[in-house]
Amino acid sequence: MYKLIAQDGRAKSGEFHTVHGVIQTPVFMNVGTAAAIKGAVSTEDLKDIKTQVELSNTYHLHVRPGDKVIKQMGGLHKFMVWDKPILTDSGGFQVFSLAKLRQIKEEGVYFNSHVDGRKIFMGPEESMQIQSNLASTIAMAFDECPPSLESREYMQKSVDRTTRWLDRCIKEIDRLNKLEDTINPNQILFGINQGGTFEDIRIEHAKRISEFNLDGYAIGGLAVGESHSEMYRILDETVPHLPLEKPTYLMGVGTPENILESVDRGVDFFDCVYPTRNGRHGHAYTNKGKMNLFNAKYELDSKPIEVGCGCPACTLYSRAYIRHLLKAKEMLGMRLLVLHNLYFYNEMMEEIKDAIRAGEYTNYKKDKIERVSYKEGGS
RNA sequence: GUGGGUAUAGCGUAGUUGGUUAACGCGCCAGAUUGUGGUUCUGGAGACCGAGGGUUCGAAUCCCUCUAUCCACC
Repeated sequence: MYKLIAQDGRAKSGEFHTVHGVIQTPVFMNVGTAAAIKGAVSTEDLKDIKTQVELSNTYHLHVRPGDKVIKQMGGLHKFMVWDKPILTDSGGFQVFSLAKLRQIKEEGVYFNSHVDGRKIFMGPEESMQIQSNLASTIAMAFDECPPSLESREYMQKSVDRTTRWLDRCIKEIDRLNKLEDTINPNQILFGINQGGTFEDIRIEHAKRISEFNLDGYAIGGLAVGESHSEMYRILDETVPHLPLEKPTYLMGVGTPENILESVDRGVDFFDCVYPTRNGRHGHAYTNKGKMNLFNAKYELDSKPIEVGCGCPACTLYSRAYIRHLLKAKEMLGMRLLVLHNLYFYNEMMEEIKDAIRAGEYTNYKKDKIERVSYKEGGS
C-alpha cells in the first residue's frame, strides 16, 4: 500500500495507495471535523486548493448527525460528496480535550455529549464500529491522549491501556471489514504511539505497536503544551522505531515551521486546525510570515494576501476587501482566508515532496523556515 | 413662549446619602489559538464627566447662570 519513493536524510516521501486514490506524501490532511471544512468551504472548493485528504472526527459525527445516519446515506464519501481519501480520527483526542466531561475505564470512556449532555460510551469496539459506518479510507485507533504533564506512573499505565485498546481495535475492524453490509471493506487502520515526553516509554510503545504490522502509524500526544524542542527531541527518539516503509503521521501538528522540522525527522502525514481556525480568526500564512488581516495597515491595501499566490482568494481579491469582510463579519472573509491558508499548506507540502525527491530538502527547509517565520508579514 | 427632563470616551450607558488613578458594552488598536465545542479568548488606547461661576478639606454627584437637546402644553 505504501511505497517509499525517496529519502533525504531522515525526510521521506512516498505514495500511499488507497481504494480512494493515491496520496503523495508528505501530505497535510485538511481538517473538517464535522464532515465540513469550517468557513463555508465546499468539497468542490477542495479541488481548487490541492486537497489530497480530508479529515473528519468519529466522536463529533457520532453525536451529530449520527454514524448510522451517515451509513444509511451511503457513507461519508457519498454524504459529503468527496471521492478522495478521508481519514477519521477515533475520538480519542476528545477524551483529552473534553476532559471535564469524561471517565476513563479499561472498557472505554464515558463522555457527556457536548451537544445535549446525554451520556455516551465509547471504547475501541464502538470507535471502530462508528468509523466503519462512516466508511472512511483510514480509521484511527482509539487511544488515550494524556496531558504531557502527567506523572511517569500514570503515563505508563495509560500507554499500556492504549496498547490493549489497539489490540481490540484490530480485532474489531477485521470483523467489521468482513461483514456483508460494510460500505468500505478495505478500511485500513493506523495505530497511535503515546508516552508524553518520556522517550523510553515512547520507544518501547513504538516497538510494541510496530509488531502489529498495521498500514500506518501515528504519533499522538504532542503539541499539547510541551516546548517545540521537547517535541522535536521526542520525534528524534521515536520515529526511528516506527516502520520506515509505512506512513508516519504526527497528529495535530502544526505551524509551517513545525511541519518542516518534523518532515526532517521522518514524519510524512500531518493535520492541524491552524490554517482553518486561524483563517477564521483573520490570520493568513504567507512566504513573508503570518499576517493579521484585521490590522489597520491593510485598510487601503489593494494587493492580494500574497502576491503571486494561485489560490481562489489571491487571484481575485484585495487585502482591503478581505479586511472589510472580516470587520463586517461577512462569512466570505473567513472563507477566503481559509481557502488561502489551506492552499498555502497544501502547496507547501507539494514543495516539500518535490524537494525530498530531488534530494534538496535541507536547503529547501532552511529557506522556507526563514520565509514563513518572517515577522513583518505581508509586505 | 410656558413647564419638565437630559448633557459622562466615536456610539449607547453605569456611577450608590459629595471621598483616593471615573466603570461597562459596542466600536477602535493589537496579541493569542497545534488529532476544532463556528464569529472565541487575552490585552491596550481613548473622557480633565456640555460651558462658566459658586458651596465644601474634597464635586461627575449640591447651588446659580448660560448653551445644546428631548418631551409635554400653548
